[in-house]
Amino acid sequence: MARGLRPALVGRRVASIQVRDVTVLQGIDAEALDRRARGAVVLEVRRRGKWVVLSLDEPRGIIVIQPRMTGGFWLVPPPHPAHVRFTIKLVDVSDVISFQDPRRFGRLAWYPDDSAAEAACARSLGPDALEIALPEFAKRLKRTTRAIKPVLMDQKVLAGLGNIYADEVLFHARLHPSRRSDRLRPAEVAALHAAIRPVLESAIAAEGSSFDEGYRTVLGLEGGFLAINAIHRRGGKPCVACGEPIVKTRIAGLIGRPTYFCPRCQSLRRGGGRSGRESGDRVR
DNA sequence: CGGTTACCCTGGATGC
DNA sequence: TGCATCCAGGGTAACC
Repeated sequence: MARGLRPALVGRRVASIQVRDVTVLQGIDAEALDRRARGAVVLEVRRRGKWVVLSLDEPRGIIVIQPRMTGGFWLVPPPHPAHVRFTIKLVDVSDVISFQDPRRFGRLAWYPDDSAAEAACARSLGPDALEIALPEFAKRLKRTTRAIKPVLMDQKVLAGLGNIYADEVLFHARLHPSRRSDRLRPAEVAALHAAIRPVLESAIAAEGSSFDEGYRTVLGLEGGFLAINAIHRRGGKPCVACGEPIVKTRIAGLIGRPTYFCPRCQSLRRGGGRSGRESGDRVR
């Protein structure tokens, strides 16, 4: 999302931000946001975990957007798509950047400067999933007795993995999602850590995960990851490693969120999960 | 305090 | 056809 926005936003001057649904705003009202942003140059578009961070030139502040489940940006000329919560208009650019969010879970917050934004992010987010080193990762998994899947999805533990990519990472590490986080053996923790980067990089290369009418890229294209992934949303289909039917379930600590795993490769029993593949297989 | 659950929302698919 | 139910990318707050 940040990559898609970057060429459209960086170096441009904001003409206005129009908020159509004030429930998207957190800690600032629509008038104040527009007043702050109007005339500001966008210096940088970055991400912090799954959040998008826009920095405006001094002293206009920092905008942090949480897309959550169904939020996304559209770089399109009018007319706007449905469910637009706010729009960003740029000076000398006819296209409008729209933030669309059917379920209205998404949020936009504003902070006066980098340190305030960083402090706010740090309150909710741990180290980035693509940056955390193995020792720190291991230390954080040791701190809790929860099941490993909700731990991987806990943005305070590490930032960047959601329901889809947690399932993929666990599959590639051959770990059952209900294994207790603090009881993973060092080799298992290392396998989990090693799986994160290839899963996320292949997902990014595929432009993310689209299904139904949900997520699209900034240009309105479907992300292709769910056509090439291994486990998530593949219930009943044969495991790519061993052929066993993939199980869809819901696990403790994640009420309401579906979990997919291979009961043979990701066995709860000690010593399970040896058939079919060697560790070090490529992500696919 | 740590872990679990309820809740926030809506459109589309499915079932009766 | 119409109504009810289920489902989904995430995060927070309240509860036990």
